[in-house]
Formats: sequence, structure tokens, C-alpha cells
Amino acid sequence: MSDSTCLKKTHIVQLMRELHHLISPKFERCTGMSASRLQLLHLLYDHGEISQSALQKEANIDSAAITRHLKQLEAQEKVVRRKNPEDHRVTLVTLTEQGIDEMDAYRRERDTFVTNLLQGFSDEELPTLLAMLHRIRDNANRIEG
Amino acid sequence: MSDSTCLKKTHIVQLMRELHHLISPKFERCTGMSASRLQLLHLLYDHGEISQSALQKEANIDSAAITRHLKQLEAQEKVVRRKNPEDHRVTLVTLTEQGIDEMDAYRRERDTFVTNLLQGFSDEELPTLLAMLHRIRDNANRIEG
DNA sequence: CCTCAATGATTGATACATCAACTAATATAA
DNA sequence: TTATATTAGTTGATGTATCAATCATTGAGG
Repeated sequence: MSDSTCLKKTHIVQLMRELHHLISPKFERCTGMSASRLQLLHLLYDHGEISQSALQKEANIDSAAITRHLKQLEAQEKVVRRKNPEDHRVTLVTLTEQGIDEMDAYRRERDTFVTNLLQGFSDEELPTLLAMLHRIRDNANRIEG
Repeated sequence: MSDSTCLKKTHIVQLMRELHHLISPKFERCTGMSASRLQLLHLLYDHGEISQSALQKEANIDSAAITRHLKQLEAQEKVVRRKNPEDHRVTLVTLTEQGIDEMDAYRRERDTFVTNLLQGFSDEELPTLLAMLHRIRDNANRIEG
């Protein structure tokens, strides 16, 4: 592979890192909640009651982080947890009514945010970008870890 | 904007987050150093002696984080710090000989990593992707912060 | 039935990033 | 030139992520 190709690839990887660094705190300020936590809430919204380990697998977050997030979301009365009566090892999590209600507002904020972030992208460009990101993800999954 | 466009944008943003989450620890394992710290070393390599505040501006990292990274890099004898004799507020940082030597290895590891991560991307696709990421960055910079 | 392995969740230690508060040095302006 | 503001860097508190160790519960095999 040519040097210039490698250089471009390096720039892309650097830029992706920089973007995350730039976007993540802004997302949090605009939506009022961190992307991780909002992801958990969305998973709960879509799945209904779900175990923490299932959440963990879908969100790809460490189970310790799941526990800590849910502890705080529970304190904010956005979720409830209960032991699965059929298997006392597993904890089942659900959105509260309040949590469900608040999701609408969070969703709106998120939609505004992503709209602004990808402003100017045409209907042809978006699928192109999405496909590229998927390919990068597949490559990443092949790298030893 | 149509719902499906917004949905695509949301997917893209989610995927970018997921990618960072996936790539960052792998990068660290493969190269033997976190991307932040390697970025600092690269900046030092390119600039020669440079002040911490200049480093901070280029790396876009909090100055507290800069201080702590450099403290450890100094303990590992990869960098040296000295006060600017003309302005005792500023601390000037340089790579040590050892630091410079080690950069070759780090660079090789990084090149291997980014090559694998972007495997299969053609010479036409890479600039396209890079341009798109730049546009996203510009959009992000326009979002209130 | 009883041991031992596997699973789900939690906790503690550690790492890294941020913000806010602070110190020290320098620049500005009355 | 003295008071004030600005700049560079450090430190402490906090939040979040990881890994490793631990506990409780369940499952499987002798």
C-alpha cells in the first residue's frame, strides 16, 4: 500500500477520534443525557422488560457500567428493577411511566442534534456513509482484541 | 426532513459512537499506548519543543489531562520538560532520544492498525470518507457548546 | 443429595477526561 | 509603580469506563 494511502487512513482514524471527542459532550449538553444512558433507555423503550445481561450484550457496555447506570436511572425514577421470580440471579429492568413520558422529549432533542450534525448530507450520501461505517466496524471486529 | 432520513442520521451517529467504543481499546492493545497519549507524542515528534498550552490547543484535550499525561510520559523517560527561560509560566516539552527512537515502533503499529481498519477501501473511497468526516466536524463546531 | 461449574449482578481498584479552584508569572493600565 | 487582569500550569473533586474479585443462585454430573 502506498504511503499516501496509509496517511489518508491515519487521518481518517484520527478524525473519527476527534469527532467523538467533539460530539460526545455536545450531545450530552443538547439532549440532557449521555449517549450511553440514552442508549440504555432506548433499548428499554424498544424491548420492554429486559434483563441486565441482555441489555449489556446489546449495548456492548461492561456489566459493571450497566449496574451503575441503572442505579442512577432508578434513583431518577426513570426505571424500576425487580428480580426475575423464575431465576433469582437475573434482574429485570423496565422503564417507569415517567421514563416513558420523558423519552419523547429526549428523542426530539436527539433528532434535532443528529439533524444538525449531518446537515447538508444528501439522500445518496447518507447510505454511502452508513455503509462505509459498517465496513469499518466489520474490519474492527476482525482485529484481534 | 423525512423520518427515514432522520433515522439514517441517527444510525450513523450511533454507529460512530459504537465504532469509537470498539476501536479505542483495540488501538490501545495493538499499539501499546492510548490514542490520546500517542497523539501527544506525534505532536511532539512533529513540532520539536513545544509548550503545553500549544499542545493542548492542537490536541484539543483539557489542560489538566495534558499535565497528567506528560507527568507519566516523563516518568517513562519519553519526554523532558523545562521552564521557558523567557516566560516562567510556560513549560516546554520535548521528546527524549529514547522517545524519538520508540516512535518508529509506535508508528509502525499504528500504520498496521489503520491499514487493517480501513482494509478494502479504494483510493476513491478514502477521500470521500475523509471529506464527509470533515463536513461532520464543521457541522459539530457550529452546534452550540 | 452433594459437589462443582456456570451465570448474573455487584463492588473495589484503576485509568482517564472534565470542570472548578488555585498558584505563579507576566502584561496592562491607572 | 502599584493594582488588576490574563495566561500557564497544577491539583482536587467528580463521572464514567474497564478489569478483576466476589457473592448468590442455578444447573449438571457423580
